[in-house]
Amino acid sequence: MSREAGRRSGRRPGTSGAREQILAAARSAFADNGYDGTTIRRVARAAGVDPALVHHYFGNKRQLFVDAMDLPANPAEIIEGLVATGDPEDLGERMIRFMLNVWDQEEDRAPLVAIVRTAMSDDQAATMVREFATTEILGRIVKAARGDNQDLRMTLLASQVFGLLIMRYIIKLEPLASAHPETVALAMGPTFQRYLTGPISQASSIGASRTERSAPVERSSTNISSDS
Amino acid sequence: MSREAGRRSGRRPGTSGAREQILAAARSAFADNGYDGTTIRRVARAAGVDPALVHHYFGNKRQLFVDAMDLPANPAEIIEGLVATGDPEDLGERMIRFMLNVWDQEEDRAPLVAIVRTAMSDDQAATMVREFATTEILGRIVKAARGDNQDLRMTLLASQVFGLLIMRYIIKLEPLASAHPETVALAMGPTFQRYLTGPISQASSIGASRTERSAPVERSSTNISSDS
DNA sequence: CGTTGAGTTCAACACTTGTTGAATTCCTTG
DNA sequence: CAAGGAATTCAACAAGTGTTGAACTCAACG
Repeated sequence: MSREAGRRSGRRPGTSGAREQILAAARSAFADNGYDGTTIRRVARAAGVDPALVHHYFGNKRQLFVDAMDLPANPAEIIEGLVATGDPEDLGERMIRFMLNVWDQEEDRAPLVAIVRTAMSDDQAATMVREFATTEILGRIVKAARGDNQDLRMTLLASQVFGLLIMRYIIKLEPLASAHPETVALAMGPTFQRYLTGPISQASSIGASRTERSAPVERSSTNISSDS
Repeated sequence: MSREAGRRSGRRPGTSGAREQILAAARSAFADNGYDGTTIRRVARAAGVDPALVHHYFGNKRQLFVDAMDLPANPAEIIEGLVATGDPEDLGERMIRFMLNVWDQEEDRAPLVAIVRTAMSDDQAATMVREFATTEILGRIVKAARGDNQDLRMTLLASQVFGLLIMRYIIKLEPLASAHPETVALAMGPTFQRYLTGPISQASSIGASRTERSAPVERSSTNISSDS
């Protein structure tokens, strides 16, 4: 990791692998601190090189992010495979097992966490994620599973996927963060499955719940302005 | 909104309400851009005042955030009321209706969105949210509902609450973002209810799913280093 | 061995940020 | 109307940022 750091200038002897070290440091930094929270100077220090070397290889910060986030696999293909494999009644649990299988490996998770963190940072980034998720990922899953209310099912599913991702890997709420993948698959599987193929527009809770119910809390319609 | 902007210096005539305008601009800015993405200069410009006035009133950026985020109600009390009101079999739907009732009002939602955005920005903020959510909010809900696996139920619930919050108000994925509250209550109610009081550790999917299943995807154990 | 080019560092620029102290204008109280 | 204090702005500082160009050192190739 650390060669002699005291050299004044010029090329270091031997094969340094500095480019890969910069990429690894960038992945880690973006995942931990988000895009804005990551400085090129800190990435460079973590990689043991000069900040200018980062620009030498990647041009600018945005390109460093793009190169560091380079996803190993095409999500579209993976989804096609998942959907085509087993019978649709198992798709929910299969999805969970697959996702945890990938994300429980830190080096595979880092790019995704970094992207999610960045997506939450401001409105513009959120829009990019919305469009990508809509067209590239979610549509394929739900289309392959059932017919009615596809769009709503898609977004319900997305909400639980995001919630799982955030709670397990970002907020790290225990015991979910350390739970065995199979525990999660069993606990969340029915939720995924119901969003995919179950009933979602009837009052189908466990006890016999009344369907109509008045709002239990009255809204306070106060406004902030103080101009009387 | 805009008084005469060309005055050179000194106090402006009349009651300006600048302090409230700064707070409103800060809430909006923190909600849209997160903590780091919000600059005091932009808040000041949106409020039509000089940046120094922000420091005059709030001292520093952190305190501006705290004052702007000042929540209108005590979450602990609200939860106690929700839990005590009806029978436990309805708690899931009641929670959803209540949350949407509050968050669908933009001025009530802004502080929460700002806090969530900030919580996602880096690890340190995530830790703060984790501790607050654990001790102040989630524990009370689940404790009042059922006995077994309380901690796991709590985090499962949190994942779906966060997912809903993020998808509806931050990523704004349609049709969930614009769906009628009752639609959401009916669609997500069973999920909430099952996490609260339903079975969560058995293979209880809709079709007869086999309980044990080998991993459907083989892990690629490649590492990043290129040193051959 | 000389040349060329890639790897690497140094030093600096232009910019933005949070923050501060002094100066100016108005309101309020006597 | 005089005085004190609050509201407001101006101008500046120190720190940190992404980025750039020049300089230096090594490896490879003829």
